[in-house]
Amino acid sequence: MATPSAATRVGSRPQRAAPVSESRYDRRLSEILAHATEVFCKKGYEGASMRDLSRESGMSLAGLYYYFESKERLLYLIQKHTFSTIVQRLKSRLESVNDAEERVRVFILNHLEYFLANQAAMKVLSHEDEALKNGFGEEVAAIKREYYRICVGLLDQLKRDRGLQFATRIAVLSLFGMMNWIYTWHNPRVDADATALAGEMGDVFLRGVLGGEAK
Amino acid sequence: MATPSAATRVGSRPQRAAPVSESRYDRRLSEILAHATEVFCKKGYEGASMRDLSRESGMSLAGLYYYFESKERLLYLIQKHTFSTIVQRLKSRLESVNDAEERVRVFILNHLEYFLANQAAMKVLSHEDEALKNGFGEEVAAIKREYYRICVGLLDQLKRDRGLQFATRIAVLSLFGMMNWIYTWHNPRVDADATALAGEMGDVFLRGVLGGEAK
DNA sequence: GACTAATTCGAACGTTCGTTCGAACCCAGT
DNA sequence: ACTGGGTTCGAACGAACGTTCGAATTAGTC
Repeated sequence: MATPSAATRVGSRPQRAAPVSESRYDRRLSEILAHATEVFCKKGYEGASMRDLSRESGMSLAGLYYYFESKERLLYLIQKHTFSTIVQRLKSRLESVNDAEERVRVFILNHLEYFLANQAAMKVLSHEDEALKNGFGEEVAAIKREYYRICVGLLDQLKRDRGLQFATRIAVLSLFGMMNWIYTWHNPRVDADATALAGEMGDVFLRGVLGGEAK
Repeated sequence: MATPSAATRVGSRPQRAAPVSESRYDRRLSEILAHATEVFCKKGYEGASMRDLSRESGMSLAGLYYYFESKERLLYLIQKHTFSTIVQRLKSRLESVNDAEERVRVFILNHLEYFLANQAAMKVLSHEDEALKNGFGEEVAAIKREYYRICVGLLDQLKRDRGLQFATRIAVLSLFGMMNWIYTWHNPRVDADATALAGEMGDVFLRGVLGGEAK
């Protein structure tokens, strides 16, 4: 390798974890990820070329490869970061809420708030679902599975507390559908904000499942 | 043009509309569209190369261009045909149903039945939403708008008949989200069939909106 | 079997793709 | 002023892309 220092850095945190301020490297990488997210959102993963990313981020084509070793790895970094953040925020919010119905509402609000605030990132996450090949995709898929399981847990809790009866899997996936489809239609100039949307979707969904008494 | 006859054929029905049996040309084109749909579904529009399509359909790379003039036009043909069919079936089914709630259920069932029976085609339709550039996409977008308006009409009728109050736009788009998201999770070996799914989704959605009395 | 038109194909076109390489640049510590 | 490592770049690589063209093959009619 001609640039061993680069090779050791790519894909791993800097050796020292201590310093409070991000290193120059970390800051630059974040900027590139942000620009790349926009481009992937606009043109799709396959449709966006490395030259597009170069133009948008203001860095030369070759320069990009100092920060990640391949286009696929770049998509992985974006997806991993985005998804980890949303799961982490959700866990922190859920800690302070006990009522089963309220917890479901927190889930919806957390999802929609992050979705609308980081619309480009979430579109890339939703839309480029199967773009990562063997190994690369596995880790993202694991986070996704965890997120899904959390939602299943919330609905099962609701079912137990209220003695309801409905198919949890279908309910969860319907809820994800309602929320994730937003990236195809939400227009910030026409549509309400996250709080209002979360309220309306929460109303529809919760009335829907709460009505499911034992038949 | 070296092959004017081909040029006149591409993209337009054969001159005579009379004969009952499809021409050899029409039959072959349908086969190619079917194979191309599978490939687009598996690898995405941008990710699928003309050489992939050639391999899958058993026709030479150059041979494909006898049936359509560009890759983009091919995607257009697939989307147009798929979407037209689903709208047409819906209209025919709605003719015999009058009750507002039942009409919404017919809408859901029609959508899910076609979705699951032609999963690949519907995934291409949902996923490659913005792939068609200026002009090409406009016609497909128009059909989509019509389909959307039909659903808005059904829900408005329901609101009027039952004196309900909810945001139609959000309700419609939530319903589309529930239904269209299926392509990301449905597994025919695990999940129920279209009729059962339409029943469950219809229950959740209709209880959700029917609970929306005037506040 | 010969003639014509419809259909198919091999081979190549020019372009763009993701990636690599070595040289240059910048800047802190001396 | 000099050095050395972290950072950036221009130029190029081979491969794959969508598309074209003229010749070859096939199917249909006499």
